[in-house]
Amino acid sequence: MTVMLENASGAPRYMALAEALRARIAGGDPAIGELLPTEHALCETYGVSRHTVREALRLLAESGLIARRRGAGTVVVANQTHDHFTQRLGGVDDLMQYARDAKLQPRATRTGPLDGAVARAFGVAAGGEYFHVFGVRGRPGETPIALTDVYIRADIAPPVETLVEMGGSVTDWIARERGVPTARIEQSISAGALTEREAEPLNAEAGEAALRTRRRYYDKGGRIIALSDSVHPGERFTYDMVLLREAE
Amino acid sequence: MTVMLENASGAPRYMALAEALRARIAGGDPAIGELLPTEHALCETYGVSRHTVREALRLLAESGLIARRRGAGTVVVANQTHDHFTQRLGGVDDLMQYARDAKLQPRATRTGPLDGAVARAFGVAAGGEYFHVFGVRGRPGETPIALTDVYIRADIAPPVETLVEMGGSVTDWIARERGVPTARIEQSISAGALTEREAEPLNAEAGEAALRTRRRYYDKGGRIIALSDSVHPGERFTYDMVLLREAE
DNA sequence: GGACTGGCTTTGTCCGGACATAGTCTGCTA
DNA sequence: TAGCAGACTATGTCCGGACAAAGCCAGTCC
Repeated sequence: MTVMLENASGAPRYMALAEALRARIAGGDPAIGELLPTEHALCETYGVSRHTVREALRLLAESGLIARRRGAGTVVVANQTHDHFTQRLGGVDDLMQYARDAKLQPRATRTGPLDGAVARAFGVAAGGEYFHVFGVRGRPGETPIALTDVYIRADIAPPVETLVEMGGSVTDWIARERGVPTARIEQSISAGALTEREAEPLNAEAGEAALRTRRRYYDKGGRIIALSDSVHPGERFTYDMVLLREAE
Repeated sequence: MTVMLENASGAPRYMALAEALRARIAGGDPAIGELLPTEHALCETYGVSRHTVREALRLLAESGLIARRRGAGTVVVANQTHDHFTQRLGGVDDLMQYARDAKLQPRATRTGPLDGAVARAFGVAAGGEYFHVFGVRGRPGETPIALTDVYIRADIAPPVETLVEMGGSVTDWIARERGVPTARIEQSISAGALTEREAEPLNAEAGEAALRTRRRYYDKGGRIIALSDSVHPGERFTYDMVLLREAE
């Protein structure tokens, strides 16, 4: 039983097929979790070559509608595409785009388990071994832009000397030297007033509005790579981001 | 002249070829802006079929290293891949994840050209016809979470009645009803103190820390779809985002 | 019953070829 | 010299086939 593909707009066959399958999936014919017909079956049904079918399925896979496993078949994993936007980052650590030379200047370091209060603030389990760095960010000699607390998983943390003269970001270093790339970042941004303890090293006044960012970096397996907490006085900083809609 | 592909790790040929080309590009052999050899030439050079070459080039194109134009050839557009992370959003307008029922409640609307001061604040050209909505966000009857100014391009703006009862976001509505999807969002986040004028409708105190977000929505052609400016009292709001590393 | 083996299914990789379509460039013409 | 036509080039689309590798399942053996 061969089904004709709509081809009025002169679209390539593989696109027309992808659209037809997308419509079927949206309609729930192969529901989420169910299998799509095999490539061979689709060839026969729509009267096209396997190459064309694979091209169409590739489009759907890129859209995140289906997942394919050799030997097991093609399963529907989503009903419809949701918008997803991409953010390109030079260095992962610098979600905040500091000037190139606004390095982290460590003021104190310590290695040990995660404090209960700190763990609660980050929403992670206490304990574990972390390399804790407290420091300021900014050009040496000038008024700093931020106060930063970083907790790096001890077994992959860089030595202190390296940290001081590190060019790029800590997570970039870990990806490069330890072979543990960051796969996921969770970031929370909020506004709050500067406390007195924070105001002094920042050369600002207590009560002034400040931007607080808390970030959790995870590896592919969901293990924590690092945690960071920063405070930026409001006037010295804006966080700019560009989000691009993904093709398809 | 046939070049052997390293295949020690048992990787497929097209991946090995992609890696070889990636290395060449990183080394600057075909520099940025220059053309890669044609598919046919690569077939001969590496002794593989055109299908394999195209598969390899597809990988590089997905990584953003090369751009391909039918008839014109394959040009190198980047030296190396930079990390890029994706952010999935249900509704585009809600980069800020409000509760479902925290709708925008318009307080005042007006249509006209963009004011000079407003245009400067957003960093866009003054003039043009915009539908301006000022309102609060929050559950009706409760303390609002934010003050919002939205400027929607007049020719694609929804009618006021629609806006009031709109379920999703404005940009979603524009994408659906006007056929103009958002392709790019630029967002600036900063912290600042609440002014007296802002404090009153928010039921807060002047001087309190607040999160300010300014967003510009663009369509595919770079035309402005909408501009928005919001103020959230710090204690009532945190902006959480999850960034996932893209495959490859 | 549990573990292993082997066969079948299904997607992945790779080859060959053919024509379509868009871009580029040359050379002719007005 | 400016502009157009046509040849040529390079990528896009589409077909056919073949074997490899991974997953699934039933049947067998201990």
